[in-house]
Amino acid sequence: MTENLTLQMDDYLPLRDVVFNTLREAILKGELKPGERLMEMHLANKLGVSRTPIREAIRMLEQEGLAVTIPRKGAQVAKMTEKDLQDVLEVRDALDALAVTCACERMTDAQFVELKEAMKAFEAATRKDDVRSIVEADEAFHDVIYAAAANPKLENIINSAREQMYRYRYEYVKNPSVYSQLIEEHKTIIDGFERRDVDFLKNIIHTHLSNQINAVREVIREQK
Amino acid sequence: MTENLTLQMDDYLPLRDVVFNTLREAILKGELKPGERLMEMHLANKLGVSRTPIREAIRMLEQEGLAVTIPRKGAQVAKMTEKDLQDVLEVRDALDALAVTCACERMTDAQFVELKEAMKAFEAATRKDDVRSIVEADEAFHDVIYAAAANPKLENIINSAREQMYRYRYEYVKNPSVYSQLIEEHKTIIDGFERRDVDFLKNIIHTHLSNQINAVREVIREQK
DNA sequence: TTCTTGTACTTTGTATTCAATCTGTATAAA
DNA sequence: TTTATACAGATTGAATACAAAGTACAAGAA
Repeated sequence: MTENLTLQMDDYLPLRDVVFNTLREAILKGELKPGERLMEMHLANKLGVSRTPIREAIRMLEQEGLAVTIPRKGAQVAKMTEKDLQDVLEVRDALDALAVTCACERMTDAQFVELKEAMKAFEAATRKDDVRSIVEADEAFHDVIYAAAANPKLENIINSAREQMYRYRYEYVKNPSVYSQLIEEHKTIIDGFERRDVDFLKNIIHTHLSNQINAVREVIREQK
Repeated sequence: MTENLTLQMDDYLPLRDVVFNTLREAILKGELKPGERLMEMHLANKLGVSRTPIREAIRMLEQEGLAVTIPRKGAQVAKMTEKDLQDVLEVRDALDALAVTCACERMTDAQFVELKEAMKAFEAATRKDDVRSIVEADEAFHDVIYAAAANPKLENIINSAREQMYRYRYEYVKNPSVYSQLIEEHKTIIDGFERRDVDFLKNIIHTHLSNQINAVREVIREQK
């Protein structure tokens, strides 16, 4: 064979995917606010592409629950009511319970090490006091658990569920007073996996989620 | 106000949605088989539209998990491995457990009546021995439960999970020997709601799902 | 004033066009 | 025979063009 010149493979994504990722990020970070219109021409100009990939990206966002489109009127960033939030959390609670159950059975030693490292990384991130990296470190921590559950379908579904609330969560994490609580919870979770105590873990995860709901609820109230 | 003349509202859907529904149905009914290529031009000609709405519909199918596309190679109907099926069922088990829990708390009397009627309709459908209407009646029965859970987000997620396996389920339901068992299970479910016995219900639902897994597994094995 | 109606403008829906990539086959070289 | 190369046709990716609604605002009627 000729030697391989390990190419880009990155700029090689179809534009629709690039656009999709860009918009998704923007929505989750709050740069595109709930209710904001997604006008095709506008976005196309801004991103320097034609309307075609924009439209395809919007169809994808729609299916992910991040955008809503009304035929012949256009798309907008999805809004969430308090009820929606409540509903999503109810679902996440059930799915996370499943995830820890599976993970408890299936987590490898290597993954357990990874989990401990993810916790350390999270602590480090809170010290840097940069919201973006804190959120990412928190996601990474939970990603390890989801991966350990060894159920890609579950992972998918959980991801789409958490996406729906993550853009509200940014506000929550902005408040430094919750850092120590989060760190504590993460430690407790590691402890639970150490002992492979499923019921204990389900409980913590439940608290972990409940703690968020009130904070997020505040944010949603303001959005009106 | 002037009197309302409850209009069409049906032929008024954008083509992408018409195409999406058409393809979705075809995939679920098995007219488009797992692994089959979804060629844009071909579908466009067949449905008498241009490639644009076809492409958008494919993006939607993709996000629903019914199609998979490889950049620059095109889309195909998603295949499922046995592992995938196992994974989806694991998730559905958890979600259905949540659904009956919520439904048990929240089901109105009217909905309970609806549920009993749905059961009768299912029995009637099995006597007609028409697979299509049996499957539909079964879905309708479970829809009543999901609606009673009063959590639209949950409903959404469950729907996408069951969609992924329904095309394999057709084969299962084709076998008349399972009719009586299904009828029996439905009766037991009604009984559970009558007594509002959550744990009992979770159990039946679990059996109800497990019964399907083996049959579906057969079908998937054949697909190779 | 308040409600229509008309019209220009914006935006979405769909088709068409052109470019890039992939696939398969046939031919040539080893 | 096997491997490489080249080329043609098929197919996807993206841009552009045109058609159909939808929106907003101004002028005129009630």
